[in-house]
Amino acid sequence: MNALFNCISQYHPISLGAWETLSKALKQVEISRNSFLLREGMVCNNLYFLEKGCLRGYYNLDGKEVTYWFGFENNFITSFYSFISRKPCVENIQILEDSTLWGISFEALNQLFDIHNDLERLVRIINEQYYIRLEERLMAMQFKTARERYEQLMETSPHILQRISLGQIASYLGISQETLSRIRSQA
Amino acid sequence: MNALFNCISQYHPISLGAWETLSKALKQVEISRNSFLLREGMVCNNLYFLEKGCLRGYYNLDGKEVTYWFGFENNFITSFYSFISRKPCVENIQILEDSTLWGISFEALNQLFDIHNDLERLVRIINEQYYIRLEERLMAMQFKTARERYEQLMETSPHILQRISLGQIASYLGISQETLSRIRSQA
DNA sequence: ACTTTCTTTTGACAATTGTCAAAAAAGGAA
DNA sequence: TTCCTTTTTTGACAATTGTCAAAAGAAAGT
Repeated sequence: MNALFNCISQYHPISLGAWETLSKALKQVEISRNSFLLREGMVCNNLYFLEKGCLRGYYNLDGKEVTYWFGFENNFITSFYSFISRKPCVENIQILEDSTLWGISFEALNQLFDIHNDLERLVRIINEQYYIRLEERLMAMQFKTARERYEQLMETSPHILQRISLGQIASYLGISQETLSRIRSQA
Repeated sequence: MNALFNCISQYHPISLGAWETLSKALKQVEISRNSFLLREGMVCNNLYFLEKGCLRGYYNLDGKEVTYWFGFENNFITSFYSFISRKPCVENIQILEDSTLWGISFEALNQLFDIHNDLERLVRIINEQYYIRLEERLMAMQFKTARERYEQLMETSPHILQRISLGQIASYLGISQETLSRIRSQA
């Protein structure tokens, strides 16, 4: 739970009282490789913090799995659309390495917002930072070539290459596995 | 200012006191076609609500203008990255039709958050909804063909076609103007 | 109406990327 | 190790999309 405390402190320091209340509301989840944190069609009731491990979110599109994000240590994990809208999600969250997460339910989180303004501010700020990251990814998809996106990923997140299979990375970059393989061989 | 009140009420109703405080902090901006709300290199100090008109955000990339969003009536407008991070923006916001906006500065907005928890919640909720929209756009860029993205745009936002030039729409979709023209002729 | 300017379309060709199939390489399990 | 499974690479070809240049069309100003 220390990792979470350190992580949120980087976004917005909260009062000790707020942290105590929050930590009581958190539930630890240990989950092993290849199992699922969330399946298509479920409503995502929890927001998670990933303390250890890694996982991915993907869609089924015409029989193919399309990975559209990865989660690593110190990332917040949820099916954002489903968690916010309270509607069934269209994605799957699969565990890629045995993982430890801390989860809080939608209801519990919203109750905390009413008690500790601090926490609502924290979540607002984290949301904003995640929005900026998403914008960067969209921009890369919109105006960069496959090779440029791959090179950018190598620079910003070289650890991904060590932990994720090529096919999943290709899918994340919006290109076929064969194309990514060729890009790498011509580096 | 009624439009703004109605708009935010759809996201999260706020108290009358909060609305009064907010409306006092807003400044009206009238700005005419082809001028700029924001230029590359400036720090974006304001969050705007677009009451009337339309505009676009674009980047200069290798001498080309790459449009990456449009704003229409009832949209919130800012250079999100710059507004949040307080760093110079890399984009331009250009007015496409004579427009009326209501603006609030970063400082004023953050002061309001301390006074009215209501407003911070409102902004959190609006951010979340904008995040979901951005996710949808990213997904479209990641796994849809140019034709599919165009058809999706026609379904969800047919008004764009009436008000925005083809070249700018193409750029928004991440394709060349010629390709979009051909897609249309083969519809 | 008549320029002038900007936007859209069309053609020809090149570059990028995708698809399918098979081979090679790597990783796990017994 | 050996076998089995999964992942990655390679080849051949097709489809998509981009680029450049020119023509056609639409909009704006005089």
